[in-house]
Amino acid sequence: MTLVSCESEVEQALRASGRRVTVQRSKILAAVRHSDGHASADQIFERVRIEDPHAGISLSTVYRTLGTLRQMQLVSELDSVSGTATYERADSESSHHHLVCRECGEATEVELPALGRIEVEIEERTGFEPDIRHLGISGLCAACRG
Amino acid sequence: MTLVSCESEVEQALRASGRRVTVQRSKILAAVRHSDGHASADQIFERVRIEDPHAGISLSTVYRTLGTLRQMQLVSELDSVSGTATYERADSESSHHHLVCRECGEATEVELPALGRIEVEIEERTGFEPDIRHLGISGLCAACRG
DNA sequence: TTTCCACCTGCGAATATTCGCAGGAAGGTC
DNA sequence: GACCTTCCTGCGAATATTCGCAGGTGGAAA
Repeated sequence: MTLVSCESEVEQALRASGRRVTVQRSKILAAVRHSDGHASADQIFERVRIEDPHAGISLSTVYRTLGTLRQMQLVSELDSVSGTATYERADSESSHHHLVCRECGEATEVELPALGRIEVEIEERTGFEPDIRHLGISGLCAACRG
Repeated sequence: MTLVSCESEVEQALRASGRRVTVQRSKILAAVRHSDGHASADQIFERVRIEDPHAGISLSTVYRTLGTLRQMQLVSELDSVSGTATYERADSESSHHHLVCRECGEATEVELPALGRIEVEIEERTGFEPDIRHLGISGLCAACRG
């Protein structure tokens, strides 16, 4: 039995796409995995430093790694009204959508299975492969409509 | 006949929501109106300065005004991959959606009438009033899927 | 027209995020 | 294990965007 069998799915995905599995990426991934809900780049950065003060990871790398993971659809980014983006795991099982209020900035989650049909429609009409899972929709929440 | 009849819809909307019609807002509005397609905050700022070098408008005000207009749903913001947001007029007639490629950053427009039903569904289920028009959907464009 | 107050603006500073470059490390190959 | 190529990282600088505050101005009321 080799150590390879212990590799996480994410690490396999990294290798599969020709990218490298680095110490920094592993730590950042762990931090994202252990953050429940949405975390900002800075919060993820702090979490990494707390769990391993000697890690010596830079904020740039956090941003870059999150960008990479987003391209791979392993995390999704949510732009908040406050001017700070947040990130969360994007596992294929948990498909949900975000409703972001343009007034108060509150973000709630909903599942919209009907979007699946839209996904197919877009793909057939344009050849564009949309990432419908984890879509962010802005609008006005019930409280702010009052 | 009063000068009031010359007011644009946008100015009326500003007043209606208790906001003020200021010189700066008018000029920024004009710049957005005359920019065909997507323009960044900085481009809008430059356009204002070119049309009126003595305007003395600050970039902060451009950002703030765009934020206000976005809240009023008079302009929509599109986050590009390049790290610079762009803005466009959001008139109620032209409802279209953006497909933004996460690989090359290219943004194309499509009309997706089916999203109207989703809009209703969200509103009925959650009380959230989504701004489905001008929604941005990320994914992979036909060219980058190769 | 004058007054008055809340809203708006400009400015500079604070944040958030991206970029460029020189050095470091992953992982394939021998 | 040594080597080599390419990708990745850290750092500091450049950009993008937001904030706080003191002063300016729109527009309602007197």
